[in-house]
Amino acid sequence: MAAISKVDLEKAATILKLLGDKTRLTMIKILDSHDCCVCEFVAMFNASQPAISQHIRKLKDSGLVGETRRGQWIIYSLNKESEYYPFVCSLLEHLPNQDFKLQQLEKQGLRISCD
Amino acid sequence: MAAISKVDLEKAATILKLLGDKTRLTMIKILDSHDCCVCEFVAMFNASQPAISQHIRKLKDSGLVGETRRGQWIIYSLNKESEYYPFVCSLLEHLPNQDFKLQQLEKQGLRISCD
DNA sequence: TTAGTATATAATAATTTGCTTATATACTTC
DNA sequence: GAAGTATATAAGCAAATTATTATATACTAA
Repeated sequence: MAAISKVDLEKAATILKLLGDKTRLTMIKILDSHDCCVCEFVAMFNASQPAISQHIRKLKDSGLVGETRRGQWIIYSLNKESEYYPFVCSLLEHLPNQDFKLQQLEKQGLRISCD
Repeated sequence: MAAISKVDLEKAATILKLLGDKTRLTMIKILDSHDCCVCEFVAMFNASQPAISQHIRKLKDSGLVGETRRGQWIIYSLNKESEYYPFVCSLLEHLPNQDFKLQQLEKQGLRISCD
C-alpha cells in the first residue's frame, strides 16, 4: 500500500485556487493525457489567445506544467515530476474524460501536437 | 474495487475555488474529523467573527457543511452525504492532520463542541 | 426583563482576478 | 529579409473576492 503524498496546507490551497477555474482545470485534465499547444487550447475553449496564454503562465509558474518548443509551436505538458503531481492526480481522477475536445479539434483539422 | 466518483467539471472547479483558500481549506480538514462552532474557528485562526461567519456561509451554500444548533452555539459539521464528499475526501487525504489546532484550543480552555 | 454571549448579515472598502487591446518576440517559409 | 504564424507580455479595466465596521437576531442566565 503506497503512502498518500502529503502537501503543506498553504501550498495545497494555492494549487486548489489555481485549479478552481474551469478553463485551467480543463486544461490540466487534458494535459494529463495529451500534450497541447496554445493554439489548440484557443480553438477548444473559444477564448482569446492572450487569455489562454495567461492561464498557461499561471500553470507554468506553479510548476505543474512544463513547455518544450517544437518549431513554431510551444508544446505544453503536465510535469509529472512535480512534488504536487500526486495531489493533482487524485483530483483529476474524479473528472470526466475530456478527449472529445481533442477529437473535435481533429475533425476540424486543428490538432497540432502528436502524442 | 470501488469506482471513483465522477464530478462535473464545472462543479469541480467551483468546489476547488471554494477550497482554494487557506482558511476554508483548514476548516474543512478540521471538520472532517471534528465538529466545530464559529467561536472555535475564530480562536483558531485569529480572525474576526464576521470573516469566519462569511467563510462558513460559503461552505454551507455549497452543501459541503451542515449546521445544528446546540443551545447558544451553532455546531458545524462536514456533510458526508454530499454528492461531492468523496471528491473532497480525496483532497483532504493529502493534507496534514490539523488536530494540533484543537489541542491548542483545549489547552486554552476554548473548546466548545464535544465530538 | 436586562445583560451577556454567539452568530449572521449588510454596507463598504481594499485587493485580486481575468479579460481586452495593443504590441513585442520567435520561428518558418517564400 | 519580408510576410505570416505562434506565442508572450504589458497596460487598463470591470467583475469578483475578502476583509472591516456596524448592526441585528437568537439564545442563556441573572
